[in-house]
Amino acid sequence: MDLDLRKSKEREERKKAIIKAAVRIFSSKGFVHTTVSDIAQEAGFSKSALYFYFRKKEDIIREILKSIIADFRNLIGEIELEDLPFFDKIEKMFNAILNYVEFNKEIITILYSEAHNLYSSKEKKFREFLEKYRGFVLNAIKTLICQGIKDGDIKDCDAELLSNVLRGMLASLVFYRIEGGILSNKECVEFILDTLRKGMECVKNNSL
Amino acid sequence: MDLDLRKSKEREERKKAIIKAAVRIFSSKGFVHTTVSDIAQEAGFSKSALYFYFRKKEDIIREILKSIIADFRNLIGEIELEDLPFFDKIEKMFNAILNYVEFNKEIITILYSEAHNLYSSKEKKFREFLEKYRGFVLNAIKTLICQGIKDGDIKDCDAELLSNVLRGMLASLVFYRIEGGILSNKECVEFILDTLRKGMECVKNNSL
DNA sequence: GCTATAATTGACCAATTGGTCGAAATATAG
DNA sequence: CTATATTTCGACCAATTGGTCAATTATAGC
Repeated sequence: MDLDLRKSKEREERKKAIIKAAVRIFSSKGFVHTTVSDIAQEAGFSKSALYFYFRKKEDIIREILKSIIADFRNLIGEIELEDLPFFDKIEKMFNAILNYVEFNKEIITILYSEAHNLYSSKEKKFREFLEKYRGFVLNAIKTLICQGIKDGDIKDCDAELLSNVLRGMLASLVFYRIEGGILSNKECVEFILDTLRKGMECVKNNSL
Repeated sequence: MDLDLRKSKEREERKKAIIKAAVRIFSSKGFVHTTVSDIAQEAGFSKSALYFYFRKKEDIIREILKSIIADFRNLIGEIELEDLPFFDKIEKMFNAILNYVEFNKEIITILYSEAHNLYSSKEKKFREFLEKYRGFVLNAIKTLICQGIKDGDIKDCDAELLSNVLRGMLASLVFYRIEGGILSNKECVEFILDTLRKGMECVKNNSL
């Protein structure tokens, strides 16, 4: 029926509104210190109403984190497949992520503060979920590096270490962005990657 | 009197024992999810006994964080004063911190998970305390960079950005160490800094 | 209207937990 | 062995909060 469709859409809308409210609160107070009532108030519902849409408090943040992962997967997934030299892919990836960060600061704040809190839940499943997430970007980078070495884009090195370093550099830019650094994303990425390229003795070939 | 001295020493000992226990628990469960009873049990006391040594739960972690800051201050402070070129100072600093990390993994775990949790307390003072801490290493690095630029050790660049990047790289090594990477601290630091040096077109002059 | 279903709510429960307090235990001193 | 000070503890309190539920209200079809 047409009605059921509209209804389920409305329900979905309200769920999204709640999540938006939750994002605001979580990013400012952190998961543990946010009460369900906080979220309810921010969303303009009663606490009980929230429990009509979510079975548990955890389900809310889980949905948020899930969507972040999905976003990242989309951002990164495409790039991995492209036929570009190593540094160009990395550059694209960094730019994509930083662009995302710029327009999703609250979400990123949640990500960074909760990813460490593997213990916020007594539920094993949630912990596993977080663990899975944690290695996500790191793995993507590592894959690119291994590919890059194989392709001869960069010279042989410890992929484990280098991927950590690259992620660290990316994280530093994320911080820089969130804390309100004045340089643009592009400038930052360029600075970092040009330095790295030179440091690793890779010639820049303008295929971008 | 000799007695009072001994007593206050014993008391200090017991306080330290409690803190050690707290470090263990905090690093594995995080501050918020650690109950005072947990710590008491781990330390072999009753909960009430803990409150004889600490006025509040927060005081415990505050003491822990304070001691970390003190440690870092010591590690870094000395190096800042030395008369060495930029990259050598950075190298010393990285090595010192990584060495510290290697033998204080639990403490570092606490640091990394709680530093984000600026909201774990309703107390303004505690938040301020954490904020102050947060910029600590970053500031030290920034100082070194500005000095390095002035001395002509490195060419002019955005100190804000570069300090962020360096901290990010340091953090990546910390992670690498904690997660059990196989390369030694020295190897990691050398790899990173050699690359960076080359990238920034700085000749290595072996003054170390 | 009347009925059924979906949505919303306030009141309430049960568990957790930081922190208190007075009593008990233990050590110390004279 | 008694008096005093220190340390430890068990019992308890008060506040918070995730989650439940019966009751109420809005919505739509007949």
